[in-house]
Amino acid sequence: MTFVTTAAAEPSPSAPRRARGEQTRQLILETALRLFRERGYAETTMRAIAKEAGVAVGNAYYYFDSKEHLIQGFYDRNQAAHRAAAEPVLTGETEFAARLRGVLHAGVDVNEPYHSFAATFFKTAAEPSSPLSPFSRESSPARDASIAIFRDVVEGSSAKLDPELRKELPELLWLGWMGVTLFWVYDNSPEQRRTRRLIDGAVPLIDRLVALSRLRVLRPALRQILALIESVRRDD
Amino acid sequence: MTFVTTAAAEPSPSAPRRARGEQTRQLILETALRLFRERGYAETTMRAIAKEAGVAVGNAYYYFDSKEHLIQGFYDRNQAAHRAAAEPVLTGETEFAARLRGVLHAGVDVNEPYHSFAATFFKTAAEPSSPLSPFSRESSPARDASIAIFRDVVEGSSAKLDPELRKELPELLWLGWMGVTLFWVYDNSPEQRRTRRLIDGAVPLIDRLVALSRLRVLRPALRQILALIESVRRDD
DNA sequence: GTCTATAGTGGGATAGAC
DNA sequence: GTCTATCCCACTATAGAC
Repeated sequence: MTFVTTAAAEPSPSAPRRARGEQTRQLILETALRLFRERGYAETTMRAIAKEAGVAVGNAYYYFDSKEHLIQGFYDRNQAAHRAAAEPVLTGETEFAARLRGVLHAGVDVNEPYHSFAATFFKTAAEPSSPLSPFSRESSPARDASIAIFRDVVEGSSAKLDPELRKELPELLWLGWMGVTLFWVYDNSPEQRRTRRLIDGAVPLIDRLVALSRLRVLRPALRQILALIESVRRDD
Repeated sequence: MTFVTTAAAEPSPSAPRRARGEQTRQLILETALRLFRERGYAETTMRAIAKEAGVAVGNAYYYFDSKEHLIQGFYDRNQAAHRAAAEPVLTGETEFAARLRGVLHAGVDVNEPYHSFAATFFKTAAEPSSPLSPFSRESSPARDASIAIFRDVVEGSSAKLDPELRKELPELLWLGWMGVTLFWVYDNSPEQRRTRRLIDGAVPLIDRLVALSRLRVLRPALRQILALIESVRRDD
């Protein structure tokens, strides 16, 4: 048994706290992602990453619990890049369909250079118990940030829609985006054109559906769908 | 360079051809699946499988290219079990919704005992390049057999629907079934009740949508959806 | 707290003898 | 078809330097 102090608030204002460690961490991550792109995920060994970064293998494991954990860094970075790429359309467009379409294409744009890489490591993200799963607790910051983009799509748009649907829509659109991403991972057409066509074809349909949600005759159907979502969400 | 003869048609009628090899193969597969269930996929080593089956590791690799290839046997078996479990509803029911609902629940019933096992090996099936991917060439026999079940759902039903939709529907329903399976893998509610609720909630919606497909006013929308499917299918 | 070096474990996969 | 021996790699352990 050892005596453990809770970390006292570090008052020293001038010292660059943890600058060194953060730098090493970054170096390892950058090196890993570069090698993943150049050689693929499976073909890149931890030895190679450490050697290329000029650190010891143990040091890489000091910062990243496992090879898979290096991918979390990739997520975070891509998430930020998606937000940035979506910014122009989110500030410039007001129509719902145009906003959604722009955001989805921006997402694909950002992912594009990593397509072959993504396909090889996708398997690790797919495992339900993996911290890399988009539904995992560990991924929730990135997930929330991603859902926020779609909330922005809805709230900044001129579309008038059913208030309850409006509440659910961001998460539904994010789920759709996950579906598009899944499709994209499996899409081996040149430049993933099929994914682009999927987006261009699906957005008008969604737009039409969302617009129809306000019709009184369709209210029962909409209620039925929302009830389904609600019942499926319940965790028992 | 070695001289290779194409396998001549073995005329010997009485000899039990390949009986020995087939037996060993079966032994290894059964042992592997048993251990997977008992200990989980990742925790079961090839060494352990070989030892338990009483063969050398190299011998296991003689019959199965990799550990993942052992799972293909699991698929084939489950596929057959799904067909069998669906049989009663396919012969007894004539309403579309009831047939679809019955087939989906039968599928979940069949998978149920393997839920935790499925979650652990799901990752390997998720990789697009994996032969275990439901979209891979190697899986096409099992996939075709599965689609055939849904073709049966449609063709044996009393539902009247748009002829073009009728042609596409089996594959769409199979895709939906893949979605349900995906949901099921991630579903950790007790006894996977959320998946059951998803089925019970989604089937009436699909039924309603399919019925609506015959309305003349909705023809343009239906055409739009079918065109989207067509354009997404195109491989360029 | 950050980092190195080294030696090891264990598991997927393979080579080549028989 | 079957085996034994071996390779490679993710990952761990450890002991210690700064």
